[in-house]
Amino acid sequence: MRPQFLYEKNLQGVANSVKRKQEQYRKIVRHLYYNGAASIAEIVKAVKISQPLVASLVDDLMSYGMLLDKGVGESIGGRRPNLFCLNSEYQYVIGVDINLHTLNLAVFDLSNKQIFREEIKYFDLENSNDYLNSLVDKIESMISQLGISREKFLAVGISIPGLVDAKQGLSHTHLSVAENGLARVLGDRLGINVLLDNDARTMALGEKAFGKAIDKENVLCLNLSNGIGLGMILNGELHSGKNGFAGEFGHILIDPEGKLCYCGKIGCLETLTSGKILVKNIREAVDKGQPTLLANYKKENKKIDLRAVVEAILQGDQFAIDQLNQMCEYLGKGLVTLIHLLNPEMVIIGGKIAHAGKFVIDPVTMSMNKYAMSRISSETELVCSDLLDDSALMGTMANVMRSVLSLD
Amino acid sequence: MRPQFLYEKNLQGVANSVKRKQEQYRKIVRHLYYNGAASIAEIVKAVKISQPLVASLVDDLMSYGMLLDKGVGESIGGRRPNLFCLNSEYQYVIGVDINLHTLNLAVFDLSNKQIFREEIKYFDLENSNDYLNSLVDKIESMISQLGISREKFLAVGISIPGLVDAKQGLSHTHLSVAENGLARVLGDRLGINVLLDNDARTMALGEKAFGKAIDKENVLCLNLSNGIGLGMILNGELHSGKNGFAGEFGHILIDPEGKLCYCGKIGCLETLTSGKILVKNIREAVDKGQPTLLANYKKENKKIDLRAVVEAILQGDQFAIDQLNQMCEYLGKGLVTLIHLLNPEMVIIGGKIAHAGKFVIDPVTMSMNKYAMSRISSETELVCSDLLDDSALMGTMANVMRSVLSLD
DNA sequence: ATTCTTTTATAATTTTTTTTAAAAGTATTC
DNA sequence: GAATACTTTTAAAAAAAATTATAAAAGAAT
Repeated sequence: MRPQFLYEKNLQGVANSVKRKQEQYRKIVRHLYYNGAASIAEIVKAVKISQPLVASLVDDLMSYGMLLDKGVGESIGGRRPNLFCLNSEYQYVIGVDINLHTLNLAVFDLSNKQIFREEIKYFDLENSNDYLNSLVDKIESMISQLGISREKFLAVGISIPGLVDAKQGLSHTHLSVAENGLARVLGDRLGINVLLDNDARTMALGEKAFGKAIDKENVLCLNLSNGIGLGMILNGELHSGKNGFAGEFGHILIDPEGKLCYCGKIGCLETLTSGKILVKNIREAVDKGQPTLLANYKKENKKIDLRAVVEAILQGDQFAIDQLNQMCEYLGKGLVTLIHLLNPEMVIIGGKIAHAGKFVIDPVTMSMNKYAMSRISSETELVCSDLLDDSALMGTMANVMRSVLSLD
Repeated sequence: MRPQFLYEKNLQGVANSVKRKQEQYRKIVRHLYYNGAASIAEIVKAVKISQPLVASLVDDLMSYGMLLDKGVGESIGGRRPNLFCLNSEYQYVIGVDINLHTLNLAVFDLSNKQIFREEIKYFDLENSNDYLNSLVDKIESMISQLGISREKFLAVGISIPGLVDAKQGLSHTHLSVAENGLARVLGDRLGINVLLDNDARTMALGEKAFGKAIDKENVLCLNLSNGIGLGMILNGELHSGKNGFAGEFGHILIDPEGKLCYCGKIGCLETLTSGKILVKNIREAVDKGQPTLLANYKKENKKIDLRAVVEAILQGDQFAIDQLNQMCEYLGKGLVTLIHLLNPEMVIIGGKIAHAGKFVIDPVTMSMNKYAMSRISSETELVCSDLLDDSALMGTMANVMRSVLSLD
């Protein structure tokens, strides 16, 4: 059987029996992917297929090389079970995390291990065929470097900032040079299926699959870097809205008397809270002689960027902390709107600012206490991401596996 | 077979074969309920069960009296199909729409027809056992009046304002005298299963099942009466949040310099837009001698309430229209936040103010044009409800059927 | 009137499950 | 520490369920 069999859904002109068998295989693979090694008995309970049938399906998958016999496991008072697990080298997934100035690449095996990881700095995102070409080149060279045959790659998962229509595989904000849609163009050139989504949503998927949102049903993930992104898990599912435009948290109204936003509106959250503004404010203050650790950066001719600011905060820089606190007041205001509307069980802060840990969590919590109806907000936990810079990349893997292993 | 068989999910100690059969029956009933009469061939396609099996299942359901043979239907170029439909008198659903001052009761048959309907005015909602008793009395007298045996009632669906935890059957804001939870208390006393939800969410379910949200996946339903309620259909499912507190649209921040809200916060949307405020403002203006049709109400010693205001607007009363316009500006601001966050395909305005039709739609549209990013808002249709005062009641029926006929 | 479609019924086959039994342990008792 | 009773897992046989294939029925189109 071709490894791709999992991918082929809604097959037409194929007997129903074949589809049903595929679905059965998928259920088993799905359970092993999400829950790790399991015995026949455990699989039976999980997938609701009878034991003789599960045994025979597992046999099949073993003979295809997709499953491995892990030997006998611990008993709970009887015969020891035979454990089976996914052959993590049976297939691979390519993860591509596109940022404005950096490109992160990874190859995952079926145990979610990164068997390859590369961070390419100064890889500036621009809407040109040159960019597309070098993106493809980078991926191609990674593939040939690994020496894994193309058929072994289940899909390429891509995370990209801006407006994205995941269903159609379109990136509206960036790389619109890809005429037939970014997903299709890249897919055609690489000869591998491509799955696209917005960075904040990909992060949310990463958190749901591998981070703090595991087993949670209603979780909001903030991507706090230079801008503000929002990915939402609602009723256990990623919410993208009609066109994939959901999550424009940065452009909700916070201050009607505020500043003009680049989007044309007045008083958007992003005019008050964002990494960009934080850096800008601090740079201006440094120029005016504000005492802060970051002043040294300037003296040493190092760039004051968001990373530097967070570093200073972690070193206890009073001024930078104060600046962050001010932003968090506004951010909290915005979050309260979200919480009132969506009643999530958890809010996860990710992105570069998440490195600041309690220095973000505490002031945002304070702001929420002030502005939120406590009956609602007390049900919501506010935390920083564990995955941090890896969450989007991990999310691409989660997105691919979610898509491939989805039932129905 | 007992009619209640559809209701019994997650049965324990029952053979898998029985559960599977139940699921098959449910699929067929579900299709017939949602799509009306169908031939065996149509059912086969819809439920993905083979034709001989569907035929035998339909036979079974006919023998139980749940399905009726509707005779032959139109042909599309071959033998005419035998059509089957639900026996609409096989079971009934009781709908209860609790409002602050009015109680709406209905009994639905399986074709969604209201075979009984009663509007009880001046039935003021208060947190007392007296209220509970008279509620039960009203329902009981309706049942006995109809002369339908209790077993024939599939469930009671209830719509109630305020914070509701539908999963647990709890009403937090109103009727907290019901100690074990409103749903259980009423269920025990009536001897019929009770399904509870918040009024705005029930309306959303009504719109999704019977109104303008049919076939839409992401729809927001506003309940504009004295307060502001919000029910959300996201990814095709009702969104309730972790505790059922989602939808507190009235308490999102709109004006940081604004007035104190009764919730303790400053500048909530409800301090700027709500039927209550509208009426209050108009009353004050009338007292000050403002020329308006509503001034006559006062002279005639009639009460100026929301209904009167809407009537005046529909008669073209310039002042009332102007007051509504002002509110709609704020409402539009709030809606923009929703649209930016959730990217819905439609926003439906319901509640008493929905009777104003274009007098609400037009100013809100204008406000949205002003405050929203057009790329996103242009994907969202803004309409008034068709169901109007019936939407919550219809929603209770939809809620019951959704729950009973849900797969898995 | 004949051919073609579509629907329904029946028979044959396949798939899946239930049942039963065997295998391989653990826990307990003497 | 061996013997026995009890559990859990797996395998095989028997039974049931569901599907596919086929045929018949009923009407439409030509």
